[in-house]
Amino acid sequence: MKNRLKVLRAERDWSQAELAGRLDVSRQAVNAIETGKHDPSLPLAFRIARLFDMTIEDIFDDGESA
Amino acid sequence: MKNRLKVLRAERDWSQAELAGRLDVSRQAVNAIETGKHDPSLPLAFRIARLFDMTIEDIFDDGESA
DNA sequence: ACATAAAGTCAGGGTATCTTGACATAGTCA
DNA sequence: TGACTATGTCAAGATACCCTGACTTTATGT
Repeated sequence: MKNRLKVLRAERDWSQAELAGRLDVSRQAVNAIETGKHDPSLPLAFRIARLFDMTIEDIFDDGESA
Repeated sequence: MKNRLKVLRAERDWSQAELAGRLDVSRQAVNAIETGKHDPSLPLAFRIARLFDMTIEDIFDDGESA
């Protein structure tokens, strides 16, 4: 699952640690999501979307070709 | 995390087993999500949303009061 | 009563998503 | 050089998500 986390974070000039703090998860969890090591849980995806005031679909891409 | 899966399924007159087949998961997984035992993974949430032609936010409710 | 379908639940097991703590690398700056 | 920040990574462990298989309960219909 691809995502735009790194770009959204860069736009706000936040470190991974700062984003992690705002999401109430560990810095490693943010890093793992950004580097594609795993997908966030659905509750975490909701927190991410709300933090950036976007929909989950705006931020995450499950390969919605068709 | 609350969800409208049971209602959406009822509107289409699908059994849990039939919905599970369409989502390519086990019947127990569908039952567990409907009965609130656990949330779907993000990839499964995307499959659910696409199946019903809705957004994840339309189907799942993370307590978005404010 | 009997058969069938649907829904709910449990056990046991596998993999994914998180945690804390530690360490390496690269970049910036006094 | 030395201190600091940011990022990436690893290990070990807790818990969540999903699996198969089995079983019970409830409802429907013959």
